[in-house]
Amino acid sequence: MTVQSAWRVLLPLPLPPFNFLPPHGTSGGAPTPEPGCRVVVPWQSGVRVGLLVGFEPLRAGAGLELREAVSALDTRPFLTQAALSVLERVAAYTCAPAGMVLANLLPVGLGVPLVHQVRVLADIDGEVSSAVAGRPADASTPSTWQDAAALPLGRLELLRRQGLLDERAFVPQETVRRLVPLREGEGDLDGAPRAGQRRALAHLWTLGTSQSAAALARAADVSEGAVRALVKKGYAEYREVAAPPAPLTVVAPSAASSVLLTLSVPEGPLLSVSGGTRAARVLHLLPLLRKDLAAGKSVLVLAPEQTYVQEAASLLAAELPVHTLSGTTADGERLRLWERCAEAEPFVLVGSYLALLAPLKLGRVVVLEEGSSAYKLSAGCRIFIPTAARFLAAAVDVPLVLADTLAAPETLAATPARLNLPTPAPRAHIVDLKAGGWPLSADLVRVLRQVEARGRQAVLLAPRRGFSAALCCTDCEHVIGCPNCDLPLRYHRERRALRCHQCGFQKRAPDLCPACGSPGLGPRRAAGTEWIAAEVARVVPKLNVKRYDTDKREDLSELRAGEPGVLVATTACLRLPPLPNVSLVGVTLLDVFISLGDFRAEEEAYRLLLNLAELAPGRRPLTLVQTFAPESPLLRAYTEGLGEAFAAELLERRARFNYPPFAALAKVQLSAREAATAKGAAVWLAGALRTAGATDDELLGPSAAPVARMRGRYSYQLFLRTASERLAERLTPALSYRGAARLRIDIDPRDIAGFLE
DNA sequence: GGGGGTAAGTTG
DNA sequence: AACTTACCCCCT
Repeated sequence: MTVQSAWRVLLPLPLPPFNFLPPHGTSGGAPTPEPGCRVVVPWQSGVRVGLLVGFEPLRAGAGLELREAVSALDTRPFLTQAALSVLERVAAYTCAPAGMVLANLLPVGLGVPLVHQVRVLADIDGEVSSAVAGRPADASTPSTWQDAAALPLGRLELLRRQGLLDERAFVPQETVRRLVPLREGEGDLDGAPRAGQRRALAHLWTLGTSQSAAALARAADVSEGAVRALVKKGYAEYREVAAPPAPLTVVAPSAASSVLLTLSVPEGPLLSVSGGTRAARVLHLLPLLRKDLAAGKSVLVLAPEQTYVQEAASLLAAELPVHTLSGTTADGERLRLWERCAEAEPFVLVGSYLALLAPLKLGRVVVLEEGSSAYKLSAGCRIFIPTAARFLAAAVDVPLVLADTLAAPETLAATPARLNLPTPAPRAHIVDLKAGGWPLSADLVRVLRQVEARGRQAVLLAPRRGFSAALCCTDCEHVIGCPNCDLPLRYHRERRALRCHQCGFQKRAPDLCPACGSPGLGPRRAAGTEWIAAEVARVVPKLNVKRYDTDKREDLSELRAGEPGVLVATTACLRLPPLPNVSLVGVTLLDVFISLGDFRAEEEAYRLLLNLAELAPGRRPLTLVQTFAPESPLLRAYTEGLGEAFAAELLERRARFNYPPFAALAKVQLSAREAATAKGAAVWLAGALRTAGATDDELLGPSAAPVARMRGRYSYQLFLRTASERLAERLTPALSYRGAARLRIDIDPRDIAGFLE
């Protein structure tokens, strides 16, 4: 009896890998695919594409309950061994099912359209066969291949279970309709009047195919009628031909940069690049990347957002072969790019997190803007991409580069080689809002008037979109809240609307207070872009005021052309190309960016201030920051240009408070429609965690989530903070929780609201 | 008895 | 995640 192995197959679903028997044709025909290949497996009443991640030996006679895989889609692995190990490590690290990690991180190849065909094998039950094939049963030959969808409902499952079904699946070749030549010109193309037809036919023969009659007419410089005549006379015809591979987008190199590359770059398995500008940090990597490519190795460069992907790609494209992969890359191009990775010519792949598993022959991994919270996946496995990049670099044993204006304490703790680029001290002015003057302080109004008088530009950062944080009754102080969330509805005056920025609920702003019927409803608390734009228009009426946020992305071409004006925006403006004439950057309320209660909030606010300056590169604009807490260390570090000292201080503080990377942190959230259900589950789980060994030092909570109810669900949360190597053990009871509440685990959470004392 | 909704269980 | 089954409410 032969001992065979089952295929361990991962599907892009929140599930662990499943075992399948190899397809029954395999023993004689197709070779066993390697791990990393895509395979087609039966799934529910159809088939799905999954990833072969390994094999599981089966004892003789075992595995009879397993189903057979249908086929392998690849002959060469679609993912590298390193990528497979990253999947595995991320799954273990985030406590997420591996299939979820696959769904989050593999942006191509598993959703391909499949043709699924079946035929009924020579069988014992004539009725079944005839019902399927639509002809009398033949005991010796299988029925012909037909689309699985043609089977009556439920029949496929039945036949599968009886082992009477042959299945195959393949990716249909994409075709396009093209004009092709059929034969050489003959007598009926002679003569002057038919010169155009002759020319068109000759041209078509040299081209091979043409997209359309119009395209050929244009190319051969003849009338469309001439081409149509060729088709009519049988010299050419339209035919379905294999579609050409999607062309790869060419990255336009950016114009020569003024950045001076003065510092030499240290080498090491881990390199931290800090200070300078975004462009300077990228350009300083050129010598390293050049060397990698010369050695025949490709480089993966990750950026947290689409615009930074484009920016970095353009900077590098001036000297190196570069491709990009991000959310905007079309499916066809992603697939083509994936194939390209394995080809001989090394290149630099600049991409968002979607590029993480690209099957490059890697020589180095670079993470730009390593501290960006955009790297934290907000759903699914919630991995922080720089962490996954660290796993990748370790798996292929290549150097890792982490760059940001302020190095992350996590990076510094790992004692990297360092490249700290000079950052000119900013011209900064801090305004203490405790003295009044909000939303626009007297100082801000004064400098805005200077901007107006000198015909310059200003950028004002607002803490949110809309008019105000809430609509409030002046008589009874009632704040109109969201029916689904414990949050005030944001007031949008322009649209006379109240909106929840969390769940999307929206209604018309009422005229009277819903609580007391008073007509005294008014905007309250922090101003949004709408309010600030209105104030700015009032105090500097001659300036062109533009708004830029999710609600209103105004056309900025006048500002881009250098015309005087003010841009009032949310942090969405950080993704804009720089404006040419900015002399003032104003932060109308820094506090909302710090007081989120996260232990990383200060460093993120520091990065925000430095990133704002990138809207006016090389100009050293005045940065005016309005705040209720002007004495904060981050503002001192910022105004005095002490980034390095600040980074060291942050690291020291992490050590003192036993925070990451000196301890591992996990948030366990329990939510339910009923508050009591969520609370009960959280209390029970806290008990279970303590019983399993969690000490009072390690376990914090349970407590209600900072926003107790969201989207109609109440949440309670627990935090575990413990030595990294002990976290998995401490979390064990949470992993086996089966109860009425929904449980979510977030490893290394970045929104731990109000936690650090 | 069944439409319409939600909750719970299963998928190999 | 996608899908099936179980269950409840309400209505004819």
